[in-house]
Amino acid sequence: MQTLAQKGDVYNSLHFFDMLRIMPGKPSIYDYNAMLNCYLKSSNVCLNGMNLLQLEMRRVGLCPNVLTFSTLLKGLSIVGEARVGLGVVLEMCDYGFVPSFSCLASLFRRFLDKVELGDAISVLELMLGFGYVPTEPKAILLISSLCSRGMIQDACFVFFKLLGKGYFQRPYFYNPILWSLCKSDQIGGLLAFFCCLEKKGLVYNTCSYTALVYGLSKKGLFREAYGCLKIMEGDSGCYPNVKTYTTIIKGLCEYGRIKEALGLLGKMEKTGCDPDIVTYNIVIRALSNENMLNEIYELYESLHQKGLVPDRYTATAFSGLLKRGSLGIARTLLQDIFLSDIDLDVAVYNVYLCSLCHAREPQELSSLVRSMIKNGIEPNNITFNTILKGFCEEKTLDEALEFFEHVDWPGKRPDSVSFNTILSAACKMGDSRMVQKVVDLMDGEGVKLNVVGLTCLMQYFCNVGKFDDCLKVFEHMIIYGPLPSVVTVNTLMVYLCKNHEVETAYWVLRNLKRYGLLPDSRTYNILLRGAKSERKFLLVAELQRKLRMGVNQTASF
DNA sequence: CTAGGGTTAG
Repeated sequence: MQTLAQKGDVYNSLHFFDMLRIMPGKPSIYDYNAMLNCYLKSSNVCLNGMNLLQLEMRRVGLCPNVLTFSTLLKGLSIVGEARVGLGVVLEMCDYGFVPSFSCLASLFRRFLDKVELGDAISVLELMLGFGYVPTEPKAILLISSLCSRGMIQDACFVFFKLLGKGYFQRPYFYNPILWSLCKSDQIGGLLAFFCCLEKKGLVYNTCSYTALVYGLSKKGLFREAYGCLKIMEGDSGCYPNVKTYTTIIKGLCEYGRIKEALGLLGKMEKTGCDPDIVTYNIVIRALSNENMLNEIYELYESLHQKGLVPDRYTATAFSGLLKRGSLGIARTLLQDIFLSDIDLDVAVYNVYLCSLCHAREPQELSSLVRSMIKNGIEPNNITFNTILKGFCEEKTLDEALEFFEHVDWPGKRPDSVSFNTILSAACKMGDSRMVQKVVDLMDGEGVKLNVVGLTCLMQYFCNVGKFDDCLKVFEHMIIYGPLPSVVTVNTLMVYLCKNHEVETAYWVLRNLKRYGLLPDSRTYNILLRGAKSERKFLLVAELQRKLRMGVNQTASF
């Protein structure tokens, strides 16, 4: 019987097992355990075999002992059936046996490796119930995996569970939670969590404070962010570092407060916290978007003087210059990086391709794509969407469509940006035939028009004078979705102003909040222009007042 | 062992 089991022949082994029943008291649980043990030595052990054995054990009415369970768990671990293993552990507990630390720890590890986090939490709870403590790296891994998958609630649950047992009070455990709360825009949750840590007397480190600075900057709450910086610079023992300053500089750039960002950059240099290439790249990107050439030159110079070397992110930081028409400068700077020996990647090539498109050199596009492939860099959908855009601007839309339909899309299929690129071109040109073609194409591919595509259509209807249809699209979006974006709203505003309906536009503006929409400064400026040209001075004054107050007064937390 | 950066469409 054991020989057969060892060979993996469960079926025939069980046959002999059954034959033992002619002897009193046989087969016993010891025979069963021995057979199971032999089976695990077989080279073709599998879940099915173990299932068969278990069924047989139940059929002949054997009551498992602790060895039965541990052998079974060993087998399940061999075949990698962690979830079945968890079931066996639970059954084992029902029988009153205590699973060993190593058995639970190994299950825990397995679930972490397979990113089956719910099961990992179940195992952790079992472990804590038996007084077992997971290793520190694995506990951190669980919390950070939960966070990176957006399961912040579960991460908190795990953290407080461990904290309640008196384990793991160091920042490495809760910093991932702080950061993911910030990244998912839960500033209220962040502050609540901070208060909670404070009450429990836990000690932060610089990374924890930086999370707070990040969350506040992201919301535009710079006064509060500076306050946090002050506390850090005081006697917190967590002096701000390059990452802290860079975080706030990034926030300032995103809110268009570039002067302030430059000021902070200067402060870093003065206080001996030297900015690194990441800091510079962020500022260069913001300057590029504003086409602030002199400042870019200055920064570019000073980073070289500091011995810093531009990298792939520096190259992509120049992309704003392309949009703002500083083509020659952008190409010089890009070429400078292209000819250096830094590692390039697909994003850098894509920006370079974009510069070729703007330079109206479509014949060079394919040779650049060939050279990127030769250098081992795979083009992605962005690569081809960039080329498609170039075609739309340079050639006829039929030729662009030809490219669209015959190119071997890297993502196996064009994405919504691909469709919108060509749809947008057709809409701008008022090319009804092409608009219809693209809409049909999307229909055939089962791709729904998204907010960008629908905004294009609104523009199209305005272009061809079908104003009612433009409004209908907007209404449709309000009622059925997708929710219009601020660009959609601005498109509508432009249309209303063009149509001498500034008062209506203002009415829409005041009602935006009811639909969950927010205007931006461009919305106000569009209206302001419209009101001025219609000589509606009361409205002009009103709009100017609102602009001065700040368009959307930052909600306080 | 936790933290800061980029490219396509409206």
